[in-house]
Amino acid sequence: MSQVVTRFAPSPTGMLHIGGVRTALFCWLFARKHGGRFILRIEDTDLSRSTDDNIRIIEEGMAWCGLGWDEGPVVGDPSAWVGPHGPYRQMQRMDLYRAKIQELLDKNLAYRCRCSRETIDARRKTVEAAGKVFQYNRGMDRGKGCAAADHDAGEPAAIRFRMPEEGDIVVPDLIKGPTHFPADSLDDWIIARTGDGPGVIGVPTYNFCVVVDDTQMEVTHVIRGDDHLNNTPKQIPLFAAFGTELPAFAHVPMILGADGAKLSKRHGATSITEYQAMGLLPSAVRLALARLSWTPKINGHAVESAEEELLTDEQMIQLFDLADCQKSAARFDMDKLQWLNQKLIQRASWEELEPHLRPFMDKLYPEAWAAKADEWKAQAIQATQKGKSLTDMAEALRFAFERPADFDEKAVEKFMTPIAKLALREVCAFPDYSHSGLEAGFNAILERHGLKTKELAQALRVALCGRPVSPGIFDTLMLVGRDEVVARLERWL
RNA sequence: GGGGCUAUCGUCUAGGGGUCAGGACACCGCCCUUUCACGGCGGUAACACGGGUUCAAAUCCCGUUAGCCCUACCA
Repeated sequence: MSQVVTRFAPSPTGMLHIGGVRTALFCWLFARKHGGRFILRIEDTDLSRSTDDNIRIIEEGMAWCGLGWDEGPVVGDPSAWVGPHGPYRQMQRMDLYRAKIQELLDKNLAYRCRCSRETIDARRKTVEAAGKVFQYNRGMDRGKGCAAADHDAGEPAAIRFRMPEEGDIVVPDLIKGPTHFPADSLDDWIIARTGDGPGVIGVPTYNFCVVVDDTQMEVTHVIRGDDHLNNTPKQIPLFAAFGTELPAFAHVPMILGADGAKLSKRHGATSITEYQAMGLLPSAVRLALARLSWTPKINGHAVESAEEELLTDEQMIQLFDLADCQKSAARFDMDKLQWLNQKLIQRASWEELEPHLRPFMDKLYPEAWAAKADEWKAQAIQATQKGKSLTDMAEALRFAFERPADFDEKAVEKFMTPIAKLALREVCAFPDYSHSGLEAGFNAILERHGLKTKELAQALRVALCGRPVSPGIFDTLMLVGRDEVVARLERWL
């Protein structure tokens, strides 16, 4: 086979949906695995809902997820693209579509249809009254429409494609297996809407554009949501009409909400932007999404430990196989995503984490984070790397940037004992703020006063942070810094 | 209504004739511990239903039920 080519073809009619990202991820993994190309194509033929803003949201969402495309639009420039098959926005490809439609018309593989909405509705009523299913130019409706009319181009008309009437259309799906559709369950469908005037070919429809694009872009593997499985038998005869080889198809299962219904707003976050804002690592989102409906086989066995769950991108690419994909829909599990996120945060180096954490720090403590030295940042990150999310980490570092606004009353009562305050006074005198220096001084105080570690540590936390929760006590002291520690302790002495 | 897809712990799944039906997340318990966490150990928990085929069915076949998708001059 020639080089593998996959594509992700979203409609810019809203946010970038998490289900779309998963489909894109599968396309991306498959292309990467086989050393192929991954195309981003914008399906914007729905003029009323498509916007440039939505296109930018898609591009930025893809980029954040680390799903780079080899061919497709250039971010922020509607008229530019990269790749030999452009443009990659369908509305910029009208000339191609019209030429292809004319080709079909010339070969009598398609025909002009002047049936109005009203006449079709009337015919539909007749058929349904007889207890049958209405299909254009099929069954009782055969010969009632324009299939044999041979309309010239003199009046505005839609264009219908002549579909086979007998036998089965078989979709050779890589995930679902061969799927048979009786030809008589399909009818002559519209490939181009009614044009603006006589002889004008209107805006072509989705199922038509997809075939033209996938052919022209030399797509070898059509990997898409399984809501498109039923569209495929419409498209297959079109490939035949163009005399082009059929690509391979793989219809991946949908992602459902926790209640098993189609994932929608009421389940919480559905757009990739929201996941970004939650403080998730893109690598965690990739892994969580990939593992929905895909179980990698490592040396022939499925993932069988927590350790093996934590796949790197390289491992995912190497292991990815459509044969290991589930046929059924999967429910989205936020708990699992968060666990993955936590694990990935834990094992990342502070340098890897810093660029992802930075936006959250900048938002919470404007200017302050950037002003810190690398050494300080490293310690801050390492001290909070147990968090479930970047937002947790940012929040856990509040004590390092702000004096406590108030104090946890119960904690004050419990830990701010007279003897603890005596010990705090001595903490003020610590000269050495290295880890070992702090430890030595700390232990000396404990010994002198007969205090337990907990008693001093908690008293310090309350004094420094306002609450009995913070990173390790030496980290806490070091991050606050000597002068500020002394200042915050002052009011308790 | 017609056509299509799907069905194993709460969730993601392994297992494709003989398994104590395995793992991960979540949950519960214990341990560790300077707080919160992390970590370690252990536990609860599933083959949708009904018929076949077979010595033997979660596994193969047929139904049923349920969910989802398509059935637009939306994508």
